[in-house]
Amino acid sequence: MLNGPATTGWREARHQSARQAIVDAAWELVHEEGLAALSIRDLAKRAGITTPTVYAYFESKQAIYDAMFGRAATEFSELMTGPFDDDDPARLLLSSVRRFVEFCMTDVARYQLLFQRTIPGFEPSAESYAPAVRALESARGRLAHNGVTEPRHLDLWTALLTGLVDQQVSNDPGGDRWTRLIDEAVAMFLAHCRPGPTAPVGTSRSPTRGARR
Amino acid sequence: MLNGPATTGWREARHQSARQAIVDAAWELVHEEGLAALSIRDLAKRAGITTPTVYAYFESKQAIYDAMFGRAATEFSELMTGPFDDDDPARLLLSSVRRFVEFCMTDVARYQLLFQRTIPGFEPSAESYAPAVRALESARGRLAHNGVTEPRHLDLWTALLTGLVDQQVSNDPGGDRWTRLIDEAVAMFLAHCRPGPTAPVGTSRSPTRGARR
DNA sequence: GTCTATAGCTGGATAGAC
DNA sequence: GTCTATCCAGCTATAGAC
Repeated sequence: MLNGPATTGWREARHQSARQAIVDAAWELVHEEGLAALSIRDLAKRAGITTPTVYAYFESKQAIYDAMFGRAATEFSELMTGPFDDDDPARLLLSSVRRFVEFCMTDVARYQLLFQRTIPGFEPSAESYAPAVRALESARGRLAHNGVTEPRHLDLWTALLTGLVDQQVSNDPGGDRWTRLIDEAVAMFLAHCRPGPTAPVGTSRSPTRGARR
Repeated sequence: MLNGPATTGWREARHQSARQAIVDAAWELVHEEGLAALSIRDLAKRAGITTPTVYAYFESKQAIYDAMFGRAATEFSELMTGPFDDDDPARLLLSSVRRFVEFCMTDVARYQLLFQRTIPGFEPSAESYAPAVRALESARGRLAHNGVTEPRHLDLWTALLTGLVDQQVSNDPGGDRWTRLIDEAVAMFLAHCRPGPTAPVGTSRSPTRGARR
């Protein structure tokens, strides 16, 4: 704790605080106007400063998106790695899914920024992305506690969950036409992936193409 | 065939032909630059005309997107309602999924326009949207031939498929990390939704909340 | 219908005084 | 760090001659 970036002087603290205030304003605007509609002018106005001042804290618009991504990823990670007051692995898994879906549905813009690639040239930096990886690791752990350890089943898992969320936000925003299928979807998944019946015999291996990694 | 909009005079035919040429150019550009990057200037240049001429054929930029959507939806409908040379319902269903995924993966921009809502203020007109409904109906029929008739299972089906495609295009473009899970996903789905075992006993009904529609 | 020319606006980003 | 003032680029859409 003695060296490293921890020794934040007063100025550095002020600086970070001002940055946070700008990111606050950015999220406000995005919630009102949509993720793609963010402009530096509007952002400055909302934050009570002027355009050049924004550039005193952020190198470019992309840097602002990156800071927004970082906050969203941190929120996501803290939510998904936080404690679950349940001992049964299956129920715990279900709780985690409900948290995930709730997280996505309560803030669609945040969902779009985190999980869809909708901003033209934007790619999150490694630092901003790191928390999201931690959240995925926690999901892997919860699946393992349910006897699901195959890597491809983790992929099937993410596809199933994002598919439910995606259909919900795209085709029934504010409703529950897909979210109410959560329990059934998880049951279907576990019934298929749990160890008991091992891999179904390869009925349709892709022809041609030699070894691939 | 005598009345209605069918009696296309020579001029009307020319007009439609010119419109198609503009939509051609629009798709070319979108494939190169991305869906959101389409601009009327570039479009005119690509089509070998000038900006005002574009407006002689389309009322606005949104109208161009709508025409693009209409073509995409028609392609989608014709592909999915076309003949499948297979008698076994399960294999036919699998073929349809492969067609669907292939359709999405071979043209990501088309997929985004059709299935994601990524253009700011754009909503397809009813006419442009109609073919997509037909395609969904055909999917319902194929599921019914596999004994899957519950409406909520159709929703689960669309969630599963779009989830696979979405993860594939978002996290492994050009690869097959999720598309290779298609067979397994369909097997999982059918095992769960086929009539045999009726609805699993409600293990986790949501507490509180009285009757809801 | 097609052009030249341009209106009218909004965007990201910067110069330079303080 | 914060401001005023502005540059410059891009956009959609239109006016008006031909």
